[in-house]
Amino acid sequence: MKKVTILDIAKELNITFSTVARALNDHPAISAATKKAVRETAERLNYRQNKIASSLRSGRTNVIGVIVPSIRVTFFSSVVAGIEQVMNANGYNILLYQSNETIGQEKRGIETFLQSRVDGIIASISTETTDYSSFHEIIKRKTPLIFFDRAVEQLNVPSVTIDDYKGGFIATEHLIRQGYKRILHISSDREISIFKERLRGYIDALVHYNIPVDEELIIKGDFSLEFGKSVIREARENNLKFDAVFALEDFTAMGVLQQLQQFGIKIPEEVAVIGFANEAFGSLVSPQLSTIDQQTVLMGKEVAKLFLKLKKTEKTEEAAPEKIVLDPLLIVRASSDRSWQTVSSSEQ
Amino acid sequence: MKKVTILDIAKELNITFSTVARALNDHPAISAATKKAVRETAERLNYRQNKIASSLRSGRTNVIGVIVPSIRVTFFSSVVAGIEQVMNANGYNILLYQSNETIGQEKRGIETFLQSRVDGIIASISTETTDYSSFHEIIKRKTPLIFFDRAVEQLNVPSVTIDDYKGGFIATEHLIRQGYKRILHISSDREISIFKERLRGYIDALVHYNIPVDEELIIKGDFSLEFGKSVIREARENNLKFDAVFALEDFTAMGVLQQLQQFGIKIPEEVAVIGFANEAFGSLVSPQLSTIDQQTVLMGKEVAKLFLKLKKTEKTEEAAPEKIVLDPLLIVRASSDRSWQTVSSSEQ
DNA sequence: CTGAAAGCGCTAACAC
DNA sequence: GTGTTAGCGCTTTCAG
Repeated sequence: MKKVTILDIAKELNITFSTVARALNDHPAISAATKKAVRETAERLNYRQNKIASSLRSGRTNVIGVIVPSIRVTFFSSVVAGIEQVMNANGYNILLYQSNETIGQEKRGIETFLQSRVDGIIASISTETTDYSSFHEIIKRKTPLIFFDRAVEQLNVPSVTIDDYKGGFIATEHLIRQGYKRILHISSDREISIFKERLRGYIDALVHYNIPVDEELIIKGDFSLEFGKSVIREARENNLKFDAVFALEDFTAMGVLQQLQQFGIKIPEEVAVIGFANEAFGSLVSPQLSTIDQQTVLMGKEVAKLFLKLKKTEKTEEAAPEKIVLDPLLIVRASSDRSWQTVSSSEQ
Repeated sequence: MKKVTILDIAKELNITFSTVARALNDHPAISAATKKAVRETAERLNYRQNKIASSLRSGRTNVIGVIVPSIRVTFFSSVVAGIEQVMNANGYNILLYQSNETIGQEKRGIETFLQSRVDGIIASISTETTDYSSFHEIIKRKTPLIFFDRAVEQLNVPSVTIDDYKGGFIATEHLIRQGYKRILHISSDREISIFKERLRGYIDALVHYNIPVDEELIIKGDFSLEFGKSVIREARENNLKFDAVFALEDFTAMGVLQQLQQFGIKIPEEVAVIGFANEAFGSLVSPQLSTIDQQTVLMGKEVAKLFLKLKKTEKTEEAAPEKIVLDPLLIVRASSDRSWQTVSSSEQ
């Protein structure tokens, strides 16, 4: 079985291969009869277009590179799922790369994308990245670039993010409205803007509701389930008083939950807990964990749509890059809702 | 900034472009001096190889297509992560496609892969697939194909799977050794071999330990958290007696757990529960859920390694296809371990 | 060690 | 409506 090309089809029908090419691409200037004949013999010979050749000639690959820290993280796999779905429905394919949060792999990934002449790059940068040279390179080569979630402000690139400030605000506001007043916030000591934004939202919500901001109640560290636990242990040792905890992400919140339970503290009667990210386990633990949903799949779809939109208006470029900011969603569950037990046990 | 090719480098150095190509590819018959000069000007001109052109000429793309039902499912994203990691370290890139469990998208994905002239395809087939024509097409075109997890026996293709029979066996055996005798098994009514294998393991374990197999204790349905709950409700209505539950996967097991707790049944004192898949939530719920780990990332890495191995021995093909079967791991947690409370609260 | 030359399979501008 | 022609940028014989 040798490879069959448009030339083989042409010979078979005694027409030129360019007519075949046009017929296959549904060119308007080809008669219906020829198109039919071409399609039939293509089918019969089991012809399959060679996208490589087509790409080389046309300069378009219909492939877009997606680089994320790790596809194992629920957040990223969801977004990638959304991107893939929409891009795919529009004739694009996804070249996937994981940076594993290292700048080295990130650079290598971008390098490969560039060499593969992808029609665009969608990225969420690694936490390690402070040198943006490879991103500058992308821009210089006029390859469309879009960031999601972890965007780089100074690069002036279109992006889709979620409003972390608002997320921090509504999480805190919810706790306040439930009557909690001494709200502990667990944040990160790393220079990551999304966490700083959540913290800012927390503070502003307190200010807005005339609740004093107590520096003692803001604890920073490396987020993890373990860290969540240790925060509660130390708070108890230091006799720190609080009636609610807003953790920067769900695993940390989970640690808080577990440690509080271990101490026999009632949730949410004595202390309320809310996390961030809407991890799958939140609705399965007991009490169910309140959280902030980041609309991951929607984010992926929005990224893809933004890309397609930019493609269309490529000519009129150089306007200010579009930055889409999605609304975070408050998910109230038992861990922060005093009325939960009596009201509902179903969910979304 | 126009695109720079090897011709530009050649002109710059007054040599032919074929010498440049060889230098760039580290051809042995090129002097160190020329290589150095070429590399320097390549760098200076900001040259970047065009993989498309290279692929067209050489017939190799260094891209492999990976098709999975959905990247949102932890199992698949983990395996893909493993595949990507190893393939990447070996100079391959991953073209990703989701079938969404439909045969239509699966076919379209494979079609695209073939058109893109991928160097190989790694697949886990959709549950809907009963017509294997597109897979036959892959084989006919001599594109290397490897299955993982959901393999198709009759296709006689290399694969990496996990020993589901053994998984079912050790899960059941564990319960038996803990002293449970009336073990309910929740299985699927779909024709999916992995679930049938788990069931077979369950039965054989009972037989092996001289425990009667009671058909009443084998319940089939569409797996989900809800289904797990309903099984327990119906069992109670029918006054079915059992002291342990082995569910075909973790979400169903979780439903079982929740419903048992709602009925005030003590776990694991009165009824033990074990699931399958080692979903992330298992160690976070209370009581923690015992389960069977499927070594997902390892599976991905093994798939990639198998692919690389097949590439190397391509000449000596046509032997029986290699089928790697990974061992499932028993993860004992509180939901099935009567000694748990006193022994440990840490995990893996 | 380097050059010359052919072509991978297709697209697209230009003819007629 | 269809044919002619010229490449896209590279790899890879075959020479020398």
